[in-house]
Amino acid sequence: MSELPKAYNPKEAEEKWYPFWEQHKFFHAEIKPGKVPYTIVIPPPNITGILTMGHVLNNTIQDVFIRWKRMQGFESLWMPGTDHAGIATQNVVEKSLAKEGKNRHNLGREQFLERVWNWKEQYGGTIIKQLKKLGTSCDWERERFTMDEGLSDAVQEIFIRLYNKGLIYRGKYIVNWCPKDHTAISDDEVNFTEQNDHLWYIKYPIKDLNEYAVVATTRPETMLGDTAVAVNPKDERYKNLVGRSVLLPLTDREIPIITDDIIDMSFGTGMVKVTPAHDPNDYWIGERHNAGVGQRHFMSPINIFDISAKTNDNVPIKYRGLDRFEVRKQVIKDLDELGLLVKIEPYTHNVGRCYRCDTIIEPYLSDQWFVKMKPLAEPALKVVLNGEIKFHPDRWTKVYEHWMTNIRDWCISRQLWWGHRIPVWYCEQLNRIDCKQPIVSKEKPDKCPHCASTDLRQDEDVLDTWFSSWLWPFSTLGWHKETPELRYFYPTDALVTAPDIIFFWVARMIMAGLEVMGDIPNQDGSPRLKDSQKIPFKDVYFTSLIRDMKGRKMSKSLGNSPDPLDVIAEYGADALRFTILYLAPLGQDVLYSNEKCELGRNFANKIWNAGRFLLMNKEQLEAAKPGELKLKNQNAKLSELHLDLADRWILSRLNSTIGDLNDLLTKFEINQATKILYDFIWHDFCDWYVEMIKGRLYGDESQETKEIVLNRSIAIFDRSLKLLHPFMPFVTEELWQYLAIRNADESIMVSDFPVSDIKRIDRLTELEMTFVQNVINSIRNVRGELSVPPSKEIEMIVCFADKSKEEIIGKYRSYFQRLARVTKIGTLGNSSKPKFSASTVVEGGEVFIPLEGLIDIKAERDRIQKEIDHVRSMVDMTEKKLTNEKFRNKAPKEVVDKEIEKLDNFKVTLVKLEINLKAL
RNA sequence: GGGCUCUUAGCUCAGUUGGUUAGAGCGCUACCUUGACAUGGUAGAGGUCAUAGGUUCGAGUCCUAUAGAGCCCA
Repeated sequence: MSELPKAYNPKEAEEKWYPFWEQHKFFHAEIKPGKVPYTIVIPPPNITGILTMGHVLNNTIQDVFIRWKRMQGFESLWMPGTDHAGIATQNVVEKSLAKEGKNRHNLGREQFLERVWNWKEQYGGTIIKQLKKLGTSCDWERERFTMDEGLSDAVQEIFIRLYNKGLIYRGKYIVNWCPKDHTAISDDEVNFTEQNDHLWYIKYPIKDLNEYAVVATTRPETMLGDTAVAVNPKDERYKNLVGRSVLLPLTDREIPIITDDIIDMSFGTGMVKVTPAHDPNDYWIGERHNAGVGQRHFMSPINIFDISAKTNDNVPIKYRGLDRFEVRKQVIKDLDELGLLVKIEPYTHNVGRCYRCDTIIEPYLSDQWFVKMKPLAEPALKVVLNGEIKFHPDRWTKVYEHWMTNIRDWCISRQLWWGHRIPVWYCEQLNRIDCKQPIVSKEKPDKCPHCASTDLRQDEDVLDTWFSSWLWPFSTLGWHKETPELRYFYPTDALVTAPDIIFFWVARMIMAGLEVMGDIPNQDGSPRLKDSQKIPFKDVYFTSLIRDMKGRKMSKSLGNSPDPLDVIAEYGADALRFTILYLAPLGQDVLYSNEKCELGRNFANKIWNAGRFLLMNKEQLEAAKPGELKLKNQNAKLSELHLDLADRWILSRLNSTIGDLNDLLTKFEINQATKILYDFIWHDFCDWYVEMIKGRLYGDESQETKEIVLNRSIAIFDRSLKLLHPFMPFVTEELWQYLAIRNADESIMVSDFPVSDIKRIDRLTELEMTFVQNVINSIRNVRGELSVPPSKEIEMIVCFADKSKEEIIGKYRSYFQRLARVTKIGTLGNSSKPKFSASTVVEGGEVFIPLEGLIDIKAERDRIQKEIDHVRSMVDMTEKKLTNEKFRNKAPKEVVDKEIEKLDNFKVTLVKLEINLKAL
């Protein structure tokens, strides 16, 4: 073996091991009846997307769980795939068409879709390639796409099932319309932003009276589509006007003054215009009114806009063909000239915008398809409230509950071409009255079931992208077919996702799973009866949001989103993974900048060098024994021979770390898990253990002893690498491969995850070690404070009432020699304290360091004084507590005893420090 | 308007059911190129835990209010 480079080279390891893992199919999961499955489905990234820091966090967390469980012996399936992203993808392709001077309409539907598919084949896999750079161990052989044949079939299937159950219906309603994308979007896809705007007060002349009705509105242009003026029935001011009509300015229409309970008397004048075609509230006013007596002709909504929110033929000629903001200007100008504009007030309100293109949403009356949500939401809420699905952090449960109890129907039709075409046909002949019924079918029916006409036309619209995503946990496993995969891997275990899609996606997957999975038998063939067998996952981990250092969301327009690929190139994938996990506590946003990845990079380098140290020593030992390969084939077994304090201690620490790590991961406290690994490897293993075995490796121990010590340290390191592997897959694989001669198909990623051996956890050893560390730290402190150069070797004289402590120091003198550069160790015995000595008090005993000629008396006085001040404040604090009668009476005995013991210790220390100060 | 979260060292953050002398990383200061690592080591400085009350023998931790930051819903 040639010597390892001084610094870890992430690029080399990444390029070597990812293909190795893939070639050996380590990511691939299969149905293994004897094994327990562990499944995660990836939140499918959008095919137009590129990897963001959010993806990095999200997917690293999933990879940690998947790799951890895989090593623990579960049949671990991470199901990957992508989402067709209707609007986003169509937009991208339309933009490229526009560059060629074309648009989708002159291309035609079929050719346009061909073009989108070509685009998808060429660019749609970008994000998947990027995910691989991160080291994600997805089962790529099972990769799915929401427009795959099987998944498309699942979409049609559920549409038909829900339609037949009466849970899907079609109707003309006010929806959120994007005038740019020319499609309806669902309520959840609208973002509200506060906007400084105006409130216009407009006079409508009242017929047969020399009076005016004054209405206040934020949208004066929609007056061209007004069908009424409304007041609150309780409003005394306008009682006498109800039932009269107004002459709608700028038009030749006459509209009634009506009442409705919804009218807020404090808004504006208390009198509002009613535009049923362009305001959701007004729409419902119209509906309520039409249910009453014969005013229907007044209240029929008048749609004044086309699909681009430009005025149509329903407005007077003068105003036709104008954009909604242009027509607003014109209307205001004309009203003003007519003297009908009373005043303009500044007004702040929330304006809805399209989540995709940020265009202001136009409430728009159109024919759309909807899913009835209440019947689906009820069971989906229950399984979360009763804990069959757990949210982490738990507070999202409340948010979920609120939304699920106030849920509204889901508009699922989109006026796009890219997506799953709605499986509905219409008879064009309409020979019979029933012919108006939609014909719901996956395939084009031969003829109209009512009139036998063959003149059938498919619904032009496609379905909301989420209408395929909500099936993801089971459509990817083959639903609606009863596949062995579905029976074995479903329900999945954890879902890891950002909280902003809790309604879009998480809630709907729960609904869908409960709705359809009852038909599929369990793995053993028994019927899937319980909710716990139908739910799509058991735990949902809501990740943090990654923000920049100023706390702003990462966004394209701000240019504050780092490209994870650049970060990987600079710091390494492991560094990025580890850093982001270390920084991202559950449920808390994280402020990120690239420099923070130094944490992970330095840690990877530290581990690398620990491995390098062990391997260099191994090579040296082997070199001393030509012809023998004893060390090379060691299989990481722990020897029971020559167990020193350091060995027993590190084994104790290792095993409690293993136990803690498994607990923390089980509780989804992944960020805490990274911290204990970091502390164990860096501080316990590198700072103390490695330093402590050096004495034995370089000392005059026998070759055999050295081999045992080194082999054991390699075995401990081997286990440490395994613990770390789910977090930092590359550097751990690279080192693990070096630790021993491996077979060609061996990998740390399919090795056994360490199990905590509680017999090794040894409280007494840890106490003993803590004592040794305390003494060493005290000596180092003295050296540092008194500026004793590191090269200067010193002597120490110890004095402990508890003689066993002196024995420990004697027994482990080599540690003090190496770690505190103490050459001679003596006990005070009956002799008097050495003169010209620095002194320190440790666990009730004293350590003297004779420094004749070296000691700076003043510095030592200051040092001891500082110590005295500190201990005295502790004595005061503890005394105060103990003289408090109430504390002594009410606090538990253990707490009081502990305080008493503390006080004694502080007092002993104080006295000793004071004597030593005087003696100087 | 309703709901939720946050405020701890110069910066970014830990702190598990109330009970160690409140911790880490970065940054800073001093020393050290000691046979794994300067992407390192050792030591040090630095905090009245946002503010005001309350509960309690005891509050960073629980309760209330206030201020500020942010998120979700309407």
